Amino acid sequence: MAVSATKTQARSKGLETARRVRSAAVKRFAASGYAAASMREIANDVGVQPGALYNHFPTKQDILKDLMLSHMSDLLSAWETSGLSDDMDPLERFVRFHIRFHLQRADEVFISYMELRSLDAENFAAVEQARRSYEAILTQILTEGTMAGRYKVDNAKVTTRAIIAMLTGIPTWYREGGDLSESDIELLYLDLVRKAVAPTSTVSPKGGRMT
Amino acid sequence: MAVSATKTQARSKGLETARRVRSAAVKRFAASGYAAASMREIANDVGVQPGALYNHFPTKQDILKDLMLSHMSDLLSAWETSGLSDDMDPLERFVRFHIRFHLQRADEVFISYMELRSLDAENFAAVEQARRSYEAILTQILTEGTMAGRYKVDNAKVTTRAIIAMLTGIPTWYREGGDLSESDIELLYLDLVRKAVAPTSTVSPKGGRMT
DNA sequence: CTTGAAAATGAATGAACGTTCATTTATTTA
DNA sequence: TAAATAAATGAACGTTCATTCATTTTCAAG
Repeated sequence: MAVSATKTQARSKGLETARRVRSAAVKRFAASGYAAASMREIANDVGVQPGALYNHFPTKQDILKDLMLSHMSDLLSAWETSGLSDDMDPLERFVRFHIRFHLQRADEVFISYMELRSLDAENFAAVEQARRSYEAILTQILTEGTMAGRYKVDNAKVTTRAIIAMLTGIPTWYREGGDLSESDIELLYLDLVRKAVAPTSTVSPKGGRMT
Repeated sequence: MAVSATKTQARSKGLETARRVRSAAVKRFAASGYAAASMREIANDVGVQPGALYNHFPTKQDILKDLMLSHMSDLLSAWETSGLSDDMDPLERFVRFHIRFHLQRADEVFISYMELRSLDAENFAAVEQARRSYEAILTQILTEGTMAGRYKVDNAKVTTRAIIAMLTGIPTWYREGGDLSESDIELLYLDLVRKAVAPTSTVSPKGGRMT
């Protein structure tokens, strides 16, 4: 508010260091966990003394809060501006978007799932709210699609969690350069999700073989 | 081997304490994470001085190793002796078993997924091997079922991970006493999984709306 | 060129950590 | 009952932790 444009612009060196602190913290938190990663390690990665970190973040907890809140906010705004074509089936659009975003930011995703318990009550609530907003997107897609007869889901909220858990598990095992490309993954999971919520009756005859 | 029956039986007090150490550690590790949980907290929960813990476990790491390895071993042997009827569809049997086991032992499951990175390289390898054994069960079910025409999966290994990730996510949000019973959950997820791997063609018309 | 704030230093603080240990208490074996 | 062993105590160990702070360096603005 009171900060002039010239002043904000002038502090370029400090902003650059803050950026590197965030980047080092992401790597350390993802690799060792918030509690096991030390400010000394982060400072060392940045190439600075431990005390210098406190010119950019008031506490270690604030670094975590910054990482997680901006990750969730990035996720939500990335969905808004997702480049995936508008006439694509909404479910396909969501699945492809989710997989791409989560494979691109594996470390941040990992932290956001593992370090919820390391957050202050207040910061936790903020992250949880963002997460609910994201889930609501898929829930709405499923609900509207079911009413339109394109899908059939018994419980849209549970199905949302099931699908998101399934998709979010990918970065835990997927590695670039394996036998599956990112595009292969998208197709495989898209097929699973599409079938899981398909309206076609696939009820198995109780106890019998389905030949 | 060389330990006589009377001797093993006689050390009842110490074994009981070790049991309570494990139980306290499970709760603390699940609630705060391995790194953030202290030996002093665990000792306090047990009602003993910190040093006494070292009569039962050589190090903190050994407690984690004990918890995770015995959890994986419990999981595998529980599957072997699962009480679910033999003529049930194998996939249904697996899904029901997995949900029941993981809801019963939410804390241990949580630790086994979150604290892999806190394990020594050696202990990590042992847990990973057990996990692969468990995944192999579902992969075989999917592969055999596909050959028999009961299911249709493109990639049994990826589908295995997708299904297990989906199911293992349940304990993160499911709470007893909510509007859904454990049995409701089983049915909902069973339906999703069955449809996802169903042989019936559910291919969506490319690019068009499905009204 | 001077000034002043931002940024980094280097050393220090007190608290908490996992673990050790000499000793005491409790329990089992002989 | 005496000897032996297990279990627990209570205090201490050295180390590491997040954080603070007086001081120095850096560098754009006037």
